Amino acid sequence: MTFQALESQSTAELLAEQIRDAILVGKLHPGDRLIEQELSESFKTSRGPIREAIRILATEGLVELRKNRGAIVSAPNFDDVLEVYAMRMSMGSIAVTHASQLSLESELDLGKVTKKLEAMRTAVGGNANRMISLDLDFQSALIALGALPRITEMFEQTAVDIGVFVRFLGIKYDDSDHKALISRHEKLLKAIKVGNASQAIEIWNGHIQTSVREFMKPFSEVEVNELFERPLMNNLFEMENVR
Amino acid sequence: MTFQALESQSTAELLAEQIRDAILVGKLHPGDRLIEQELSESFKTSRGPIREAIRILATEGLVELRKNRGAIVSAPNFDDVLEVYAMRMSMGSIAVTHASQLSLESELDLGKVTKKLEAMRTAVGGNANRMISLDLDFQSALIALGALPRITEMFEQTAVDIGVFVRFLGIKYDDSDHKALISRHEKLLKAIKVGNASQAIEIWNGHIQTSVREFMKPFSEVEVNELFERPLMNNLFEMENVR
DNA sequence: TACTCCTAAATTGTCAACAATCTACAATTC
DNA sequence: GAATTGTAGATTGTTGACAATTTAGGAGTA
Repeated sequence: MTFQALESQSTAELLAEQIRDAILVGKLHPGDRLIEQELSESFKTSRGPIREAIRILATEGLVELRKNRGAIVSAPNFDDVLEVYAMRMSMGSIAVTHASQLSLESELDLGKVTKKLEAMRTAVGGNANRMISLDLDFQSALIALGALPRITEMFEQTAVDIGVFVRFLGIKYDDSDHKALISRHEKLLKAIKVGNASQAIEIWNGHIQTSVREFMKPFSEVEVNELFERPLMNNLFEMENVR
Repeated sequence: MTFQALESQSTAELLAEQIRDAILVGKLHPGDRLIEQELSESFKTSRGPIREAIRILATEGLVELRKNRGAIVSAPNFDDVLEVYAMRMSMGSIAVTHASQLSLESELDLGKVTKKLEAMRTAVGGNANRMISLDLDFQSALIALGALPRITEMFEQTAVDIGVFVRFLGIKYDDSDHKALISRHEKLLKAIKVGNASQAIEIWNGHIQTSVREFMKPFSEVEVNELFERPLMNNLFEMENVR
Protein backbone atom coordinates (compact mmCIF):
# COMPACT_ATOMS: atom_id res chain seq x y z
CA MET A 1 0.00 0.00 0.00
CA THR A 2 1.12 3.56 -0.65
CA PHE A 3 0.40 6.75 1.24
CA GLN A 4 -0.24 10.05 -0.42
CA ALA A 5 2.75 12.36 -0.06
CA LEU A 6 1.75 15.03 2.41
CA GLU A 7 3.13 18.40 1.59
CA SER A 8 2.55 20.86 4.34
CA GLN A 9 2.15 24.52 3.60
CA SER A 10 4.86 27.00 4.47
CA THR A 11 4.42 29.24 7.48
CA ALA A 12 3.89 32.20 5.19
CA GLU A 13 1.06 30.43 3.36
CA LEU A 14 -0.55 29.52 6.64
CA LEU A 15 -0.33 33.12 7.79
CA ALA A 16 -1.65 34.41 4.47
CA GLU A 17 -4.61 32.09 4.85
CA GLN A 18 -5.39 33.45 8.30
CA ILE A 19 -5.17 37.06 7.19
CA ARG A 20 -7.15 36.36 4.03
CA ASP A 21 -9.93 34.83 6.09
CA ALA A 22 -9.86 37.81 8.43
CA ILE A 23 -10.43 40.07 5.44
CA LEU A 24 -13.12 37.87 3.92
CA VAL A 25 -14.92 37.55 7.21
CA GLY A 26 -14.84 41.26 7.82
CA LYS A 27 -12.45 41.44 10.73
CA LEU A 28 -10.23 43.58 8.55
CA HIS A 29 -11.79 46.35 6.48
CA PRO A 30 -10.68 48.03 3.26
CA GLY A 31 -8.19 50.74 4.12
CA ASP A 32 -6.96 49.01 7.27
CA ARG A 33 -3.21 48.90 7.57
CA LEU A 34 -1.33 45.65 8.02
CA ILE A 35 1.52 46.44 10.37
CA GLU A 36 4.22 43.80 10.36
CA GLN A 37 5.22 44.29 13.97
CA GLU A 38 1.64 44.10 15.18
CA LEU A 39 0.85 40.98 13.18
CA SER A 40 4.05 39.24 14.18
CA GLU A 41 3.17 39.79 17.82
CA SER A 42 -0.34 38.43 17.54
CA PHE A 43 0.79 35.45 15.47
CA LYS A 44 3.78 34.89 17.75
CA THR A 45 6.25 34.78 14.90
CA SER A 46 8.91 37.08 13.54
CA ARG A 47 8.38 39.70 10.85
CA GLY A 48 9.96 37.63 8.09
CA PRO A 49 7.14 35.16 7.53
CA ILE A 50 4.57 37.91 8.02
CA ARG A 51 6.23 39.95 5.30
CA GLU A 52 6.08 36.97 3.00
CA ALA A 53 2.41 36.41 3.79
CA ILE A 54 1.62 40.03 2.99
CA ARG A 55 3.36 39.71 -0.39
CA ILE A 56 1.26 36.65 -1.15
CA LEU A 57 -1.92 38.59 -0.40
CA ALA A 58 -0.63 41.45 -2.52
CA THR A 59 -0.26 39.25 -5.59
CA GLU A 60 -3.82 38.09 -4.95
CA GLY A 61 -4.92 41.70 -4.95
CA LEU A 62 -6.33 41.54 -1.44
CA VAL A 63 -3.93 44.15 -0.13
CA GLU A 64 -2.14 47.02 -1.76
CA LEU A 65 1.60 47.34 -1.23
CA ARG A 66 3.15 50.79 -1.02
CA LYS A 67 6.92 50.88 -0.90
CA ASN A 68 8.23 51.88 2.52
CA ARG A 69 4.68 52.58 3.63
CA GLY A 70 3.28 49.17 4.28
CA ALA A 71 0.22 47.35 3.06
CA ILE A 72 -3.46 48.29 3.26
CA VAL A 73 -6.50 46.13 2.67
CA SER A 74 -7.74 47.08 -0.77
CA ALA A 75 -11.27 48.05 -1.70
CA PRO A 76 -13.11 46.45 -4.61
CA ASN A 77 -15.57 48.24 -6.86
CA PHE A 78 -18.26 47.46 -9.40
CA ASP A 79 -15.97 47.60 -12.38
CA ASP A 80 -14.00 44.79 -10.83
CA VAL A 81 -17.11 42.63 -10.62
CA LEU A 82 -17.70 42.94 -14.32
CA GLU A 83 -14.11 42.25 -15.22
CA VAL A 84 -13.90 39.21 -12.99
CA TYR A 85 -17.06 37.71 -14.40
CA ALA A 86 -15.91 38.40 -17.93
CA MET A 87 -12.69 36.55 -17.17
CA ARG A 88 -14.51 33.64 -15.61
CA MET A 89 -16.73 33.42 -18.63
CA SER A 90 -13.93 33.22 -21.16
CA MET A 91 -11.46 31.18 -19.13
CA GLY A 92 -14.32 28.80 -18.42
CA SER A 93 -15.13 28.54 -22.11
CA ILE A 94 -11.60 27.47 -22.86
CA ALA A 95 -11.41 25.00 -20.00
CA VAL A 96 -14.80 23.49 -20.72
CA THR A 97 -13.93 23.13 -24.40
CA HIS A 98 -10.71 21.43 -23.52
CA ALA A 99 -12.41 19.14 -21.05
CA SER A 100 -14.94 18.12 -23.69
CA GLN A 101 -12.17 17.19 -26.06
CA LEU A 102 -10.22 15.35 -23.41
CA SER A 103 -13.36 13.43 -22.63
CA LEU A 104 -13.51 12.20 -26.22
CA GLU A 105 -9.88 11.15 -26.25
CA SER A 106 -9.23 9.55 -22.93
CA GLU A 107 -11.50 9.02 -20.03
CA LEU A 108 -11.95 12.13 -17.95
CA ASP A 109 -12.10 11.70 -14.18
CA LEU A 110 -15.33 13.35 -13.14
CA GLY A 111 -15.00 12.11 -9.56
CA LYS A 112 -14.16 15.38 -7.86
CA VAL A 113 -16.61 17.52 -9.73
CA THR A 114 -19.42 15.02 -9.19
CA LYS A 115 -18.67 15.10 -5.49
CA LYS A 116 -19.00 18.88 -5.43
CA LEU A 117 -22.29 18.66 -7.22
CA GLU A 118 -23.48 16.12 -4.68
CA ALA A 119 -22.60 18.57 -1.92
CA MET A 120 -24.74 21.17 -3.64
CA ARG A 121 -27.67 18.79 -3.85
CA THR A 122 -27.47 18.18 -0.13
CA ALA A 123 -27.49 21.91 0.54
CA VAL A 124 -30.58 22.73 -1.54
CA GLY A 125 -32.95 25.02 0.29
CA GLY A 126 -30.47 25.78 3.02
CA ASN A 127 -28.26 28.77 3.68
CA ALA A 128 -27.76 30.90 0.58
CA ASN A 129 -24.17 31.89 1.33
CA ARG A 130 -23.26 28.28 1.76
CA MET A 131 -24.71 27.55 -1.67
CA ILE A 132 -22.61 30.35 -3.19
CA SER A 133 -19.54 28.83 -1.65
CA LEU A 134 -20.42 25.33 -2.87
CA ASP A 135 -21.18 26.64 -6.34
CA LEU A 136 -17.78 28.32 -6.48
CA ASP A 137 -16.20 25.04 -5.42
CA PHE A 138 -18.09 23.19 -8.11
CA GLN A 139 -17.04 25.69 -10.74
CA SER A 140 -13.39 25.44 -9.70
CA ALA A 141 -13.48 21.66 -9.93
CA LEU A 142 -15.18 21.93 -13.30
CA ILE A 143 -12.55 24.25 -14.71
CA ALA A 144 -9.81 22.03 -13.33
CA LEU A 145 -11.14 19.29 -15.62
CA GLY A 146 -9.58 21.21 -18.50
CA ALA A 147 -6.17 20.40 -17.00
CA LEU A 148 -4.80 23.78 -18.03
CA PRO A 149 -2.61 24.90 -15.15
CA ARG A 150 -2.56 28.64 -15.80
CA ILE A 151 -6.26 28.90 -16.41
CA THR A 152 -7.05 26.75 -13.40
CA GLU A 153 -4.94 28.96 -11.19
CA MET A 154 -6.32 32.18 -12.59
CA PHE A 155 -9.84 30.90 -12.09
CA GLU A 156 -9.02 30.06 -8.49
CA GLN A 157 -7.88 33.63 -8.07
CA THR A 158 -11.15 35.05 -9.36
CA ALA A 159 -12.94 32.93 -6.77
CA VAL A 160 -11.08 34.88 -4.09
CA ASP A 161 -12.16 38.07 -5.83
CA ILE A 162 -15.77 36.98 -5.66
CA GLY A 163 -15.34 36.27 -1.97
CA VAL A 164 -14.28 39.88 -1.60
CA PHE A 165 -17.27 41.13 -3.57
CA VAL A 166 -19.67 39.06 -1.50
CA ARG A 167 -18.23 40.55 1.64
CA PHE A 168 -17.68 44.17 0.72
CA LEU A 169 -20.28 44.93 -1.89
CA GLY A 170 -22.98 43.23 0.13
CA ILE A 171 -23.74 40.92 -2.77
CA LYS A 172 -26.04 37.97 -2.15
CA TYR A 173 -27.47 35.08 -4.07
CA ASP A 174 -30.68 35.04 -2.07
CA ASP A 175 -33.85 33.79 -3.72
CA SER A 176 -31.90 32.01 -6.41
CA ASP A 177 -33.43 28.78 -7.58
CA HIS A 178 -31.11 26.14 -6.24
CA LYS A 179 -32.73 23.27 -8.05
CA ALA A 180 -32.51 24.98 -11.42
CA LEU A 181 -28.86 25.74 -10.67
CA ILE A 182 -28.12 22.10 -10.06
CA SER A 183 -29.98 20.80 -13.06
CA ARG A 184 -28.00 23.22 -15.24
CA HIS A 185 -24.80 21.87 -13.76
CA GLU A 186 -25.90 18.34 -14.50
CA LYS A 187 -26.56 19.21 -18.13
CA LEU A 188 -23.16 20.87 -18.35
CA LEU A 189 -21.39 17.81 -17.03
CA LYS A 190 -23.27 15.63 -19.45
CA ALA A 191 -22.33 17.83 -22.39
CA ILE A 192 -18.66 17.60 -21.42
CA LYS A 193 -18.94 13.86 -20.97
CA VAL A 194 -20.24 13.31 -24.49
CA GLY A 195 -17.76 15.83 -25.87
CA ASN A 196 -20.32 18.40 -26.97
CA ALA A 197 -18.12 21.45 -26.47
CA SER A 198 -20.40 24.05 -28.00
CA GLN A 199 -23.31 23.03 -25.82
CA ALA A 200 -21.08 23.02 -22.77
CA ILE A 201 -19.94 26.55 -23.57
CA GLU A 202 -23.51 27.69 -24.03
CA ILE A 203 -24.58 26.35 -20.65
CA TRP A 204 -21.47 27.74 -19.02
CA ASN A 205 -21.98 31.22 -20.38
CA GLY A 206 -25.60 31.08 -19.35
CA HIS A 207 -24.61 30.19 -15.84
CA ILE A 208 -22.19 33.08 -15.56
CA GLN A 209 -24.83 35.46 -16.84
CA THR A 210 -27.30 34.19 -14.29
CA SER A 211 -24.69 34.63 -11.58
CA VAL A 212 -24.18 38.24 -12.53
CA ARG A 213 -27.91 38.78 -12.55
CA GLU A 214 -28.26 37.30 -9.06
CA PHE A 215 -25.38 39.41 -7.88
CA MET A 216 -27.14 42.51 -9.00
CA LYS A 217 -30.54 41.80 -7.50
CA PRO A 218 -30.02 43.46 -4.13
CA PHE A 219 -29.01 46.78 -5.61
CA SER A 220 -31.29 49.71 -6.19
CA GLU A 221 -32.43 50.41 -9.71
CA VAL A 222 -30.28 53.51 -9.91
CA GLU A 223 -27.18 51.57 -9.04
CA VAL A 224 -28.00 48.75 -11.40
CA ASN A 225 -28.78 51.08 -14.25
CA GLU A 226 -25.52 52.87 -13.70
CA LEU A 227 -23.76 49.55 -13.67
CA PHE A 228 -25.33 48.36 -16.87
CA GLU A 229 -24.36 51.51 -18.63
CA ARG A 230 -20.78 50.45 -18.34
CA PRO A 231 -19.31 49.24 -21.61
CA LEU A 232 -18.40 45.70 -20.62
CA MET A 233 -21.91 44.88 -19.60
CA ASN A 234 -23.50 45.70 -22.93
CA ASN A 235 -21.52 43.17 -24.78
CA LEU A 236 -20.78 40.31 -22.48
CA PHE A 237 -23.93 40.02 -20.49
CA GLU A 238 -27.51 40.13 -21.66
CA MET A 239 -28.54 43.36 -20.07
CA GLU A 240 -32.07 43.35 -21.41
CA ASN A 241 -32.90 40.26 -19.40
CA VAL A 242 -31.82 41.90 -16.21
CA ARG A 243 -33.61 45.20 -16.02
CA MET B 1 3.47 72.05 -15.05
CA THR B 2 3.41 68.79 -13.14
CA PHE B 3 5.93 66.00 -13.04
CA GLN B 4 4.98 62.40 -12.91
CA ALA B 5 5.54 60.93 -9.49
CA LEU B 6 8.54 58.68 -9.82
CA GLU B 7 8.17 55.54 -7.89
CA SER B 8 11.35 53.60 -7.72
CA GLN B 9 11.22 49.86 -7.63
CA SER B 10 11.98 47.96 -4.49
CA THR B 11 15.30 46.15 -4.21
CA ALA B 12 13.52 42.84 -4.55
CA GLU B 13 11.90 43.92 -7.82
CA LEU B 14 15.24 45.10 -9.12
CA LEU B 15 16.81 41.78 -8.22
CA ALA B 16 13.92 39.86 -9.75
CA GLU B 17 14.43 41.80 -12.94
CA GLN B 18 18.09 40.89 -13.08
CA ILE B 19 17.46 37.22 -12.47
CA ARG B 20 14.54 37.18 -14.89
CA ASP B 21 16.77 38.63 -17.60
CA ALA B 22 19.44 36.08 -16.81
CA ILE B 23 16.89 33.33 -17.40
CA LEU B 24 15.49 34.91 -20.55
CA VAL B 25 18.95 35.49 -21.96
CA GLY B 26 20.02 31.95 -21.25
CA LYS B 27 22.56 32.53 -18.51
CA LEU B 28 20.38 30.39 -16.30
CA HIS B 29 18.94 27.16 -17.66
CA PRO B 30 15.84 25.18 -16.72
CA GLY B 31 16.69 22.97 -13.79
CA ASP B 32 19.37 25.30 -12.43
CA ARG B 33 19.09 25.93 -8.72
CA LEU B 34 18.83 29.43 -7.30
CA ILE B 35 20.82 29.36 -4.08
CA GLU B 36 20.04 32.30 -1.83
CA GLN B 37 23.51 32.49 -0.30
CA GLU B 38 25.21 32.43 -3.69
CA LEU B 39 22.96 35.06 -5.18
CA SER B 40 23.21 37.33 -2.16
CA GLU B 41 26.99 37.21 -2.47
CA SER B 42 27.07 38.08 -6.16
CA PHE B 43 24.49 40.83 -5.76
CA LYS B 44 26.20 42.11 -2.62
CA THR B 45 23.02 42.09 -0.58
CA SER B 46 21.59 39.97 2.19
CA ARG B 47 19.39 36.93 1.69
CA GLY B 48 16.17 38.76 2.59
CA PRO B 49 15.70 40.73 -0.63
CA ILE B 50 16.94 37.75 -2.67
CA ARG B 51 14.30 35.56 -1.10
CA GLU B 52 11.67 38.11 -1.96
CA ALA B 53 12.91 38.30 -5.55
CA ILE B 54 12.72 34.54 -5.90
CA ARG B 55 9.11 34.57 -4.67
CA ILE B 56 8.27 37.19 -7.28
CA LEU B 57 9.73 35.00 -10.01
CA ALA B 58 7.84 32.04 -8.59
CA THR B 59 4.47 33.79 -8.96
CA GLU B 60 5.47 34.58 -12.53
CA GLY B 61 6.11 30.88 -13.05
CA LEU B 62 9.74 31.37 -14.02
CA VAL B 63 11.01 29.33 -11.13
CA GLU B 64 9.54 26.50 -9.14
CA LEU B 65 9.54 26.74 -5.37
CA ARG B 66 9.99 23.60 -3.31
CA LYS B 67 9.53 23.99 0.41
CA ASN B 68 12.82 23.71 2.29
CA ARG B 69 14.52 22.70 -0.94
CA GLY B 70 14.94 25.95 -2.75
CA ALA B 71 13.96 27.20 -6.17
CA ILE B 72 14.83 25.84 -9.59
CA VAL B 73 14.42 27.48 -12.98
CA SER B 74 11.35 25.88 -14.48
CA ALA B 75 11.07 24.29 -17.88
CA PRO B 76 8.27 25.18 -20.28
CA ASN B 77 6.64 22.75 -22.67
CA PHE B 78 4.43 22.74 -25.73
CA ASP B 79 1.20 22.49 -23.80
CA ASP B 80 2.07 25.75 -22.15
CA VAL B 81 2.42 27.46 -25.51
CA LEU B 82 -1.08 26.49 -26.50
CA GLU B 83 -2.59 27.52 -23.20
CA VAL B 84 -0.84 30.87 -23.19
CA TYR B 85 -1.97 31.68 -26.70
CA ALA B 86 -5.50 30.60 -25.90
CA MET B 87 -5.49 32.98 -22.94
CA ARG B 88 -4.10 35.81 -25.00
CA MET B 89 -6.76 35.23 -27.59
CA SER B 90 -9.72 35.38 -25.26
CA MET B 91 -8.43 38.03 -22.85
CA GLY B 92 -7.55 40.09 -25.91
CA SER B 93 -11.06 39.69 -27.26
CA ILE B 94 -12.50 41.11 -24.06
CA ALA B 95 -10.05 43.98 -23.88
CA VAL B 96 -10.46 44.89 -27.53
CA THR B 97 -14.25 44.79 -27.22
CA HIS B 98 -14.10 47.03 -24.21
CA ALA B 99 -11.73 49.42 -25.91
CA SER B 100 -14.07 49.66 -28.90
CA GLN B 101 -16.93 50.58 -26.64
CA LEU B 102 -14.86 53.06 -24.67
CA SER B 103 -13.91 54.63 -27.96
CA LEU B 104 -17.57 55.24 -28.75
CA GLU B 105 -18.29 56.77 -25.37
CA SER B 106 -15.35 58.95 -24.59
CA GLU B 107 -12.26 59.58 -26.56
CA LEU B 108 -9.71 56.82 -26.22
CA ASP B 109 -6.06 57.81 -25.97
CA LEU B 110 -4.33 55.91 -28.73
CA GLY B 111 -1.03 57.76 -28.14
CA LYS B 112 0.93 54.92 -26.59
CA VAL B 113 -0.25 52.21 -28.89
CA THR B 114 0.37 54.34 -31.97
CA LYS B 115 3.88 54.95 -30.75
CA LYS B 116 4.50 51.21 -30.47
CA LEU B 117 3.19 50.70 -33.97
CA GLU B 118 5.52 53.41 -35.23
CA ALA B 119 8.43 51.59 -33.62
CA MET B 120 7.42 48.46 -35.50
CA ARG B 121 7.31 50.34 -38.79
CA THR B 122 10.84 51.55 -38.23
CA ALA B 123 12.03 48.02 -37.57
CA VAL B 124 10.57 46.46 -40.71
CA GLY B 125 13.03 44.19 -42.47
CA GLY B 126 15.44 44.20 -39.56
CA ASN B 127 16.16 41.70 -36.84
CA ALA B 128 13.34 39.19 -36.40
CA ASN B 129 13.70 38.84 -32.65
CA ARG B 130 13.47 42.58 -32.27
CA MET B 131 10.22 42.52 -34.21
CA ILE B 132 8.80 39.87 -31.89
CA SER B 133 9.65 42.02 -28.94
CA LEU B 134 8.10 45.13 -30.52
CA ASP B 135 5.01 43.19 -31.48
CA LEU B 136 4.60 42.00 -27.90
CA ASP B 137 4.96 45.60 -26.76
CA PHE B 138 2.33 46.70 -29.22
CA GLN B 139 -0.06 43.99 -28.12
CA SER B 140 0.40 44.91 -24.46
CA ALA B 141 -0.33 48.55 -25.18
CA LEU B 142 -3.36 47.52 -27.22
CA ILE B 143 -4.80 45.39 -24.46
CA ALA B 144 -4.14 48.17 -21.95
CA LEU B 145 -6.58 50.31 -23.96
CA GLY B 146 -9.35 48.19 -22.51
CA ALA B 147 -8.50 49.69 -19.11
CA LEU B 148 -9.24 46.39 -17.37
CA PRO B 149 -6.58 46.05 -14.69
CA ARG B 150 -6.72 42.30 -14.11
CA ILE B 151 -6.73 41.43 -17.78
CA THR B 152 -3.97 43.89 -18.52
CA GLU B 153 -1.81 42.37 -15.82
CA MET B 154 -2.53 38.81 -16.87
CA PHE B 155 -1.68 39.70 -20.43
CA GLU B 156 1.60 41.18 -19.31
CA GLN B 157 2.34 37.91 -17.58
CA THR B 158 1.75 35.88 -20.72
CA ALA B 159 4.26 38.13 -22.48
CA VAL B 160 6.88 36.90 -20.02
CA ASP B 161 5.77 33.35 -20.79
CA ILE B 162 6.32 33.94 -24.48
CA GLY B 163 9.77 35.28 -23.71
CA VAL B 164 10.48 31.95 -22.05
CA PHE B 165 9.15 30.02 -25.03
CA VAL B 166 11.25 32.04 -27.44
CA ARG B 167 14.33 31.27 -25.42
CA PHE B 168 13.86 27.66 -24.42
CA LEU B 169 11.77 26.14 -27.16
CA GLY B 170 13.92 27.74 -29.83
CA ILE B 171 10.89 29.42 -31.31
CA LYS B 172 11.42 32.10 -33.93
CA TYR B 173 9.33 34.47 -36.00
CA ASP B 174 11.76 34.37 -38.93
CA ASP B 175 10.44 34.92 -42.43
CA SER B 176 7.26 36.47 -41.16
CA ASP B 177 5.88 39.21 -43.32
CA HIS B 178 6.48 42.33 -41.27
CA LYS B 179 4.56 44.63 -43.56
CA ALA B 180 1.46 42.45 -43.49
CA LEU B 181 1.77 42.32 -39.71
CA ILE B 182 1.75 46.10 -39.47
CA SER B 183 -1.09 46.62 -41.86
CA ARG B 184 -3.18 44.20 -39.82
CA HIS B 185 -2.39 46.18 -36.70
CA GLU B 186 -3.45 49.36 -38.45
CA LYS B 187 -6.77 47.83 -39.41
CA LEU B 188 -7.26 46.66 -35.84
CA LEU B 189 -6.65 50.11 -34.41
CA LYS B 190 -9.04 51.61 -36.92
CA ALA B 191 -11.75 49.12 -36.01
CA ILE B 192 -11.37 50.01 -32.35
CA LYS B 193 -11.40 53.70 -33.15
CA VAL B 194 -14.73 53.51 -34.95
CA GLY B 195 -16.11 51.17 -32.32
CA ASN B 196 -16.45 48.13 -34.54
CA ALA B 197 -15.87 45.54 -31.82
CA SER B 198 -16.68 42.44 -33.85
CA GLN B 199 -14.26 43.39 -36.60
CA ALA B 200 -11.60 44.18 -34.01
CA ILE B 201 -12.07 40.76 -32.44
CA GLU B 202 -11.84 39.08 -35.79
CA ILE B 203 -8.56 40.77 -36.64
CA TRP B 204 -7.23 40.10 -33.17
CA ASN B 205 -8.01 36.41 -33.29
CA GLY B 206 -6.49 36.20 -36.73
CA HIS B 207 -3.32 37.77 -35.44
CA ILE B 208 -3.01 35.33 -32.59
CA GLN B 209 -3.54 32.43 -34.95
CA THR B 210 -0.86 33.74 -37.28
CA SER B 211 1.48 34.10 -34.32
CA VAL B 212 0.96 30.49 -33.36
CA ARG B 213 1.57 29.45 -36.94
CA GLU B 214 4.84 31.40 -37.09
CA PHE B 215 5.86 29.91 -33.79
CA MET B 216 5.46 26.46 -35.18
CA LYS B 217 7.32 26.95 -38.46
CA PRO B 218 10.77 25.93 -37.25
CA PHE B 219 9.62 22.58 -35.96
CA SER B 220 9.80 19.36 -37.86
CA GLU B 221 6.60 17.98 -39.31
CA VAL B 222 6.55 15.21 -36.77
CA GLU B 223 6.67 17.63 -33.89
CA VAL B 224 4.05 19.88 -35.40
CA ASN B 225 1.69 17.02 -36.13
CA GLU B 226 2.06 15.79 -32.59
CA LEU B 227 1.37 19.28 -31.36
CA PHE B 228 -1.74 19.69 -33.44
CA GLU B 229 -3.14 16.47 -32.14
CA ARG B 230 -3.52 18.06 -28.79
CA PRO B 231 -7.11 18.91 -27.94
CA LEU B 232 -6.78 22.64 -27.46
CA MET B 233 -5.43 23.18 -30.91
CA ASN B 234 -8.34 21.61 -32.74
CA ASN B 235 -10.81 24.05 -31.44
CA LEU B 236 -9.07 27.32 -30.86
CA PHE B 237 -6.71 27.52 -33.78
CA GLU B 238 -7.36 26.76 -37.41
CA MET B 239 -5.20 23.70 -37.76
CA GLU B 240 -6.07 23.01 -41.37
CA ASN B 241 -4.40 26.24 -42.48
CA VAL B 242 -1.19 25.30 -40.83
CA ARG B 243 -0.35 21.85 -42.04
C1' DT C 1 -4.60 81.46 10.38
C1' DA C 2 -1.80 79.37 6.97
C1' DC C 3 2.47 77.97 5.79
C1' DT C 4 7.03 76.01 6.17
C1' DC C 5 10.51 73.67 8.56
C1' DC C 6 12.07 70.59 11.94
C1' DT C 7 12.15 66.65 15.01
C1' DA C 8 10.57 62.25 17.28
C1' DA C 9 8.01 58.25 16.85
C1' DA C 10 6.38 54.64 14.08
C1' DT C 11 7.19 51.64 10.57
C1' DT C 12 9.40 49.31 6.79
C1' DG C 13 13.88 47.62 4.78
C1' DT C 14 18.16 45.10 5.50
C1' DC C 15 21.27 42.34 7.73
C1' DA C 16 23.88 38.50 9.99
C1' DA C 17 23.43 34.77 13.20
C1' DC C 18 21.07 30.76 14.52
C1' DA C 19 17.65 26.80 13.98
C1' DA C 20 15.43 23.43 11.17
C1' DT C 21 15.48 20.67 7.21
C1' DC C 22 17.17 18.33 3.34
C1' DT C 23 20.81 15.96 0.47
C1' DA C 24 24.45 13.05 -0.51
C1' DC C 25 27.22 9.69 0.86
C1' DA C 26 29.38 6.56 4.07
C1' DA C 27 28.46 2.82 7.35
C1' DT C 28 25.77 -1.05 8.53
C1' DT C 29 22.88 -4.88 8.04
C1' DC C 30 20.99 -8.72 5.78
C1' DG D 1 25.73 -6.80 -3.45
C1' DA D 2 21.34 -4.49 -2.35
C1' DA D 3 18.76 -2.17 0.80
C1' DT D 4 18.53 0.42 4.87
C1' DT D 5 20.18 3.48 8.40
C1' DG D 6 23.04 7.08 10.21
C1' DT D 7 25.73 11.37 9.72
C1' DA D 8 28.11 15.64 8.03
C1' DG D 9 27.57 19.40 5.06
C1' DA D 10 24.76 22.40 2.46
C1' DT D 11 20.77 25.08 2.22
C1' DT D 12 16.47 27.08 3.54
C1' DG D 13 13.57 29.01 7.44
C1' DT D 14 13.34 32.17 11.34
C1' DT D 15 14.72 35.56 14.42
C1' DG D 16 16.06 39.96 16.68
C1' DA D 17 18.87 43.98 15.99
C1' DC D 18 19.95 47.88 13.35
C1' DA D 19 19.39 51.27 9.31
C1' DA D 20 16.52 53.99 6.36
C1' DT D 21 12.26 56.02 5.44
C1' DT D 22 7.86 57.93 6.26
C1' DT D 23 4.48 60.12 9.15
C1' DA D 24 2.54 63.20 12.48
C1' DG D 25 2.71 66.96 15.11
C1' DG D 26 4.82 71.13 17.10
C1' DA D 27 7.64 75.44 16.74
C1' DG D 28 8.54 79.17 14.24
C1' DT D 29 7.36 82.71 10.74
C1' DA D 30 4.68 85.76 7.98
